[in-house]
Amino acid sequence: MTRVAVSSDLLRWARERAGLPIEDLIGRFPKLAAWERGELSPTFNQLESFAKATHVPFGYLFLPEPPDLPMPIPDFRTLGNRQPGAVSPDLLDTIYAMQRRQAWLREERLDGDAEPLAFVGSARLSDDPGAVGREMRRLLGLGDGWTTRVRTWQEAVSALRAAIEEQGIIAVINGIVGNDTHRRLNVEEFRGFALTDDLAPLVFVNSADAKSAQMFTLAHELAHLWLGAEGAGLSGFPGIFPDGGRVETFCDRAAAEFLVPAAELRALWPQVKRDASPFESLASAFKVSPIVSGRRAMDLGLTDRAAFFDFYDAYVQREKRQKTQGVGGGSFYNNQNLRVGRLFALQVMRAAKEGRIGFKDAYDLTGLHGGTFQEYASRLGVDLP
DNA sequence: TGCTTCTCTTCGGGAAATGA
DNA sequence: TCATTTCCCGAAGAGAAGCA
Repeated sequence: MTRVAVSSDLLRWARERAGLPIEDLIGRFPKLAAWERGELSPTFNQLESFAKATHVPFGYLFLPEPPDLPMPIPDFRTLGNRQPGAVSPDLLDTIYAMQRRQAWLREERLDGDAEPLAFVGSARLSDDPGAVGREMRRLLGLGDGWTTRVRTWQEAVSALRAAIEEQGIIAVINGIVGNDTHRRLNVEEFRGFALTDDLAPLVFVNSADAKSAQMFTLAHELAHLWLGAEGAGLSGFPGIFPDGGRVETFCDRAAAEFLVPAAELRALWPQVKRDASPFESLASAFKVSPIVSGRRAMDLGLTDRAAFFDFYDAYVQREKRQKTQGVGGGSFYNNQNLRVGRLFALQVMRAAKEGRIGFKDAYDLTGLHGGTFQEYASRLGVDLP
């Protein structure tokens, strides 16, 4: 059998980049230690399997030395204002997949003589973020009190996502890489990102996060699209302790006004301020995290800092305790409306049906194959040949 | 002996339905 | 209203059989 001469440094780099200790791979690759010491070379098939296991493009393993992979986009929201260090393969693969979708949709819309979306890049950092938040709300057609008319956070996220798609924005909410349930996206690493483009803007939200937090991330990423190129270039920030730079602070403020308008909050405050947990009452009404509603109440001078930070500390501790509890179940095809994006999936399926795109490309863009792709198309009302 | 290929099983994601 | 269960898939892993 043919063995492949591969740099032991590259093998070690691939394994460490995937965050896998050698013990985790030794079962599948018993000679891995010898490969990394340069005492033995893997076969072609073994190297292919190794690339798959470490989520490294196969060709990278033939480079003379480990590549320096730059972050493909500058903005992404992280937890706790942490600056991103080494970027995980899961995040990188997610960004690359979203960039492929965006590039395809941009070409598709260019071919269809689509007009650029006027709201992309319509705001400036010198603008009032509150006014931008109100404009975002107006364009999406979300009237006063819309969140009180939906029952759950789940419905609120779905309604917001649908309103975003109506404006021609690809909105993807996913907690894993594609449909690979073995590759969960780490919310400690990022909460979401925006890919600005005036023909095919895209927002991505990490659904491993709490529903209430997803609402804020959606709104935050939306604000990035409003800033356009001016909003790119800085790292993400969760919005509680604002030192994440001008752009992040701007987007957080616009998102806060978008989700919790000052006028509505002031009107509601007298009714909830004597509740056992007023921030939770506000959160339930506006379908945002209690942290966001509490912070908003503090910024508007409705409550003092001590009350907010007491609540914040207790809430964070409670979230940590509850984090391990999860529920299973679900419907695969319903999930695709979030993972692929209903609007995007429909466009790809129509393009495949009309022969403007090959089925292989359609499979690649949606992450679905063969019968699964056909079944999802059928459920969306597209009859494929 | 070491490796490849194939088949079968297990895992785990989440919206919606159902039950308490 | 909240908790639990259902459904369906792709990916990964284990094991068996065969090959060099």
